[in-house]
Amino acid sequence: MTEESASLNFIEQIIADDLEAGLSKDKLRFRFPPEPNGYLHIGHAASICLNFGLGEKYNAPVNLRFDDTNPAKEEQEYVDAIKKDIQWLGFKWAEECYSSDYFQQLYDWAIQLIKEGKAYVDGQSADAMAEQKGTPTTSGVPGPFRDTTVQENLDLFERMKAGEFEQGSYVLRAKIDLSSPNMLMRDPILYRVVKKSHHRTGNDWCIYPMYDWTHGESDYIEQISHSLCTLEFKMHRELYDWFLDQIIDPTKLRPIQREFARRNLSYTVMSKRKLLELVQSKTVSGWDDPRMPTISGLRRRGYTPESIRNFSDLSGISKRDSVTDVSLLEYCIREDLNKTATRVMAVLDPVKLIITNYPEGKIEILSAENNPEDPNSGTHEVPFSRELFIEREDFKEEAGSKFFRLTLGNEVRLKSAYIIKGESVIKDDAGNITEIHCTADLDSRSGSGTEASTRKVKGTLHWVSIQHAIKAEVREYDRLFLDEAPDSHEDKNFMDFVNPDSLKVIKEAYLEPFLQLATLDDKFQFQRLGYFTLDRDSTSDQMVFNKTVGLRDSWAKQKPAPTPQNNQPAKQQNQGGAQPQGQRSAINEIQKIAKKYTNLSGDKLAAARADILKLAEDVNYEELEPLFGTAAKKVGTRIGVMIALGVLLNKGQERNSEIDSFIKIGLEDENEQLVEEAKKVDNKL
RNA sequence: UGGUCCAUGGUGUAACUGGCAACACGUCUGAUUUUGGUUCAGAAGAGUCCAGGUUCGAGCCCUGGUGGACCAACCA
Repeated sequence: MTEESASLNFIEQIIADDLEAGLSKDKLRFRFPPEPNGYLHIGHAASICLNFGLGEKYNAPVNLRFDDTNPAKEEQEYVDAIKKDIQWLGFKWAEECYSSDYFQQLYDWAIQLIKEGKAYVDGQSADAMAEQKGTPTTSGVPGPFRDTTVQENLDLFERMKAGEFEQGSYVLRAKIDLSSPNMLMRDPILYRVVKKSHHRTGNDWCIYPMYDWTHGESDYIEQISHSLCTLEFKMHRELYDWFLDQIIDPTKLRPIQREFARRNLSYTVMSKRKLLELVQSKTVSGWDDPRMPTISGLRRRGYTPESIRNFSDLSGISKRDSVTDVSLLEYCIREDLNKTATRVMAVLDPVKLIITNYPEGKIEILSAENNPEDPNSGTHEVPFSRELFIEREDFKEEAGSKFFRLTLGNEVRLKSAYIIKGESVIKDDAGNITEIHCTADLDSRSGSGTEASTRKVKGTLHWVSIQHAIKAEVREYDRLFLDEAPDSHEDKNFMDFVNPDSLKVIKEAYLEPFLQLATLDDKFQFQRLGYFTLDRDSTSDQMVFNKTVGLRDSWAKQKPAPTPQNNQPAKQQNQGGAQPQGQRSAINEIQKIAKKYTNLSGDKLAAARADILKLAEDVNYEELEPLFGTAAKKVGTRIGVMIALGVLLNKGQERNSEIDSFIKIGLEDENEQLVEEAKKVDNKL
């Protein structure tokens, strides 16, 4: 890893500034704080890589902290899975912490707040409290419990803790500001009653602290210098700071919270709730279904830790909502696997190929390169015989010159073996090809050193010897959703976009026998097909392979209608830019062209002018007039407007004083082009 | 409607205290190739949401718009 100091992301910039301002480098400390209520996904990977990456960069400790303050949702299973995923990604945490470790401290601080009159027990219903909180535009009103005495509050809180009250009956609230524009400051809840066993503290507690009360204080306890979280917590910062203010010892480090945008991936969903829904509805087989964007799903799919870390690096960190295209993720895994995956041959959709001039019963053991990218990777043996399987797609009786594969009368090479020529086919009654007969150039065996062995033929096919092949199941995956951003549609549920064909199971694929030795972590490239890995569903008599990702396929692009219609550009309306790209209005288009008008010359200039003339047909005066006021220095725009104005006048637009003065200013401008256009327009009348 | 944040090629990010917009993916050529993979060489594609302003000079600063995200859970 070459550490580039050239450009820092904004978080690194903040840290650099803090260091500059006097923060000692050995005070730096970070944390990754998941709630153990689900599995980690690729979005978390961004946060993990950010925090642990910072730790590596500054040689600072990074804690793993389970934010386990809600026993209703959290489970040990998730704790274990999260730890496994982080380790798998290759990161080591300094300390394994739990918010629940701080329950007593948090409780003591709460008592302190009550004593200082900054917190009170509220016995209103949730609805009543919401009501009383007001709305963003109207301020809240004090509830009946707000001015209870300290003594009474102490007593009530004690009884809450003792389990005297039912769930939902009483809460502890901070007394802050009921008219704050930030709703979170309108007396937020610190504690609620939850009568549920906690995965770590069991039944020790029946009151549990809320996120806001817990998070900042936990950061403080652990002396985290930079508490990084996603954008939706931005509003919480004010409260985070308020809580810290109440308990902080000024001689100790004060954590700061900073927010970055969460990472979204196209064609999938990323919230735990939605992933859970996919699992519970059995749309997928589980959290680690290879189609899931979870770390465990990606792992099972065949992704490597390196590829995911690299993906995080390439994606970057910023404060804007965005959707990263899956193609970047796919690039990352291909790049990694290309260098490391062992090359093998497998036929997924077999058709029988008989080499008629090859002796029956003869078997040759050929040698195949393990990885052409790695000269030290060696070779492995692959048996060859008279009867082979090749991919059905790799043969056509006749085809155009762009088809580099086997046809009748054409030669191709069988990878690592012989050059063959298609001779004839045998079909069944329905007309399906059942056998392809061919002849081999028996001098052309790969690596034999003969002249024929180095002959160039256009195509190379993968194959497998029928009598030696092992049968296996292969699972191919497509994107889980048909829409680029399935959860960005207000009117539709994300489940409506589930791709019904995201899983394709091939029950009988044929693999070269070398694959018998495959183990769970091995990565293979099935040559010409893609990268595959053994699935944990494999048994001793049935291997199961997952397709991680296909090879880049520039041939598929040439085919007429290769994929169904799932690559329709389903442009969504929410992201980024102001105007939807496809449907710029004519006037906007003109402005765009005109902007660089003065930089153009010759043909380009003429073309630009013609474009403007054409676009102007669709512009009405109301759209154009505001542009008369365009700044004098923006000559291009004014020229464009002038040209468009000419068109409008031609179409019968009445001249008025606005138009007159616009033309007059144009005539007097120092830019010749503008003067020219102004003259043309002026002379039209 | 109140508040906060954001806005740079198709996508994701850069551009240090203002100096004629860079990188990666994707796309398209061509070469090499016993994987239509890889590798190599090259190309197209934005004038930085809009409009004013400050400045010799603005993606960076100011003003006003527009668009989007987030906030009113006893979730985190």
